[in-house]
Amino acid sequence: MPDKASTRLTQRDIARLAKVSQTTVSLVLNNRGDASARIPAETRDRVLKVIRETGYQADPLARRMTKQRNQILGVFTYESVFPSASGDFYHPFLAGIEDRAERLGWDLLLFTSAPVTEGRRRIFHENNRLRIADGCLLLGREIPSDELARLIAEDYPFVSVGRRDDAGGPVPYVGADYTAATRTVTERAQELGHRRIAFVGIGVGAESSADRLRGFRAAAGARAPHLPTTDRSPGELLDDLLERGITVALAEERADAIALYAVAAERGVDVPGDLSVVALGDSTRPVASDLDFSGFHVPRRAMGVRAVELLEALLSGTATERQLLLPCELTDGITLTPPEGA
Amino acid sequence: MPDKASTRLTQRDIARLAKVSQTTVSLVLNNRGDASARIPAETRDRVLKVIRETGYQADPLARRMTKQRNQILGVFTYESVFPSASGDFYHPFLAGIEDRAERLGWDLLLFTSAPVTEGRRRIFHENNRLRIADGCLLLGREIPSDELARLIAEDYPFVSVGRRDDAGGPVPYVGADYTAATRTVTERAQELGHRRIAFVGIGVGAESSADRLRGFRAAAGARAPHLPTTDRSPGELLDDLLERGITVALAEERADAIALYAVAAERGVDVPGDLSVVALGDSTRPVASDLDFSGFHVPRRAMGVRAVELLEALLSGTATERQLLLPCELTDGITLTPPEGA
DNA sequence: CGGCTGTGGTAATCCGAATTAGCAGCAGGC
DNA sequence: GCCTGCTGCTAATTCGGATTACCACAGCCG
Repeated sequence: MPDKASTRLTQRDIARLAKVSQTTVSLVLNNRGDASARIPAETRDRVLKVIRETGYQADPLARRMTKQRNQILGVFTYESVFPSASGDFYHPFLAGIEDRAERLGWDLLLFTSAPVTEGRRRIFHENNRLRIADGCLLLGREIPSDELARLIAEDYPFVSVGRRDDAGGPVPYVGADYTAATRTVTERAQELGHRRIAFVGIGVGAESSADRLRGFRAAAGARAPHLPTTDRSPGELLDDLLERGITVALAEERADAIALYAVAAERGVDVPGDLSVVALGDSTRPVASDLDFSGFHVPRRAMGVRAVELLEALLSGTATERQLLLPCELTDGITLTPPEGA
Repeated sequence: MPDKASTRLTQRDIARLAKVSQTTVSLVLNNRGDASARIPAETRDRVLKVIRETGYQADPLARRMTKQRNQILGVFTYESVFPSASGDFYHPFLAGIEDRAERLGWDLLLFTSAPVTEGRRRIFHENNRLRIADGCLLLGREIPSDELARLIAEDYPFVSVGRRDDAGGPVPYVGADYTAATRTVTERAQELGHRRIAFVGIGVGAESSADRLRGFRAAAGARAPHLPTTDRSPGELLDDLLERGITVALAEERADAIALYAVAAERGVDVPGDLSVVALGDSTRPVASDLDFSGFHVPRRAMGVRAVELLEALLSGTATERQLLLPCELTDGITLTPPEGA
């Protein structure tokens, strides 16, 4: 029968009702029958009976004051977690994170309170609440290195989802091996007989961009063409590609691959007949297309799962390797074929 | 310059460095320049300087021990928050919740740790952690009334997303007015000349099911046909409908409407020519269809937003009405037309 | 009977911050 | 010179539970 007391039940209340001390209640609850504290079955049962009757629940906050772990896994995203677009890039990561968190008995704390200043969210702001969580997972295309550096300097346990460059020290991460995947895809194009292959995308800034360009250059050479996408329409891009005699466009962004495909179809340019189009990963922008592009996918769900596991290892001190790259899933697809002349 | 101390900084550390007492640090941090505690600018600046230099952050949990609010909004779902299917029913709710939480400066705590016992998650389990949050939002098709009753009995601040029947007292909720929307849609069908209208779906159990059936009965009468969907294939359902001479099927589940439409097309039954099909809400199951069904949509995003607002009002004691029904968005669509004979 | 070892429990302290009560020191008034 | 009042700060206490140190008592031994 629940107490109708206005204030919540405490161990002190239980102690009074069971005619023991608060200490005893705590000992019973924590099953400490060892060494210094021995509770005979009779007393233990009496305490447990009162607990059952009152429906007492320990205050998790008070508990955390003395214990180390809080069983809360922080998740910091540099964009909204629940965007309106359903074809969400982050969704699979979070599904993996949730799955593993559930299995570990952790709750997920989404830091939605972080205010947006100067156009982006920042971890460290006036009233930073990182410490509520035992550790934190970081999601985002780009993460300012000063924030990473500070996390490292403060020795705060965190794992980045996605590879990050050193920031005043190595950053713990679980990333996708964009470099290897892009290199493999480029080599495959070469094996098919292609000689004019271009990288289409940003290629700088975020690690994920730079990694792909690096993989491309590793296979195609340092001077292989890189066509930036900024401020150019898919039409202009297509013109440029054809003018240069390119036969394979490696699109960093799946969305660009889709746009390129669409504008090509519009103009009667055959894909892959006249131009092969390869998607280097998954779309970070909401676009719908059920076209089976050649290229690769990012193991997003697995990355989420492994990131939680790595954080757990860091927290329990059992981590051996703090940086992990997962292979991307290569897809044959239908948009990469041998060049016309071959 | 961040301290490289192994343990986290506390107010005591700050106090020592600034050569004041822990009390003073707390007073400075809480801007208490009033009445009993006056801190001159000089001392205040000295303390603030140390805080800035060390990067001290107050432990939010310790704070919660003494303060009321923690700025954490709990979210309890009876299913996974991040399902693998992208066409997720809960997504819009959460988007609304996140949006409002962000604006209020709250963090979102997803109770993913709640273990699944006897096939479902339960709020109250061995190590219940509800109290980490200031209050909680509940999501799910069905919520056991004993859990609701206990929340009410314990006077824990919560809001259900979706209408709920009383459970030892009125349940605070922000729901969708399924009853009115279903009634309106049914009446619209009647105005078009339909006389044989059937309700297709569960119609019992969850409030959202019962509400729809009630709205249907209010317009179509107590004995209007109700065809359960459990253990029947869409084909069997269609046979039954046609056999009974039904001209409008009101599908509680959008997924059933889609399935019905598909099997009708397969068999050469014209929708809406031979049979009108109406969708009473949005799909709780992942199904893809861009068909513009007649019927209505659930204002999911708005419900999320309003639920956070209601919880805020409950917490600050400014709530006037604790139960709120939002109107559904009626859609004309193309699957409801006058019956053949009309 | 004094000393020793186990039992069975409790008082006291701590965690980190917030809050209350109150104390020194000094100025001004009479 | 004493009381009052203000300034500037701190000691002590609180929140709820975990932990440590220790105490009272019984039983047994020599």
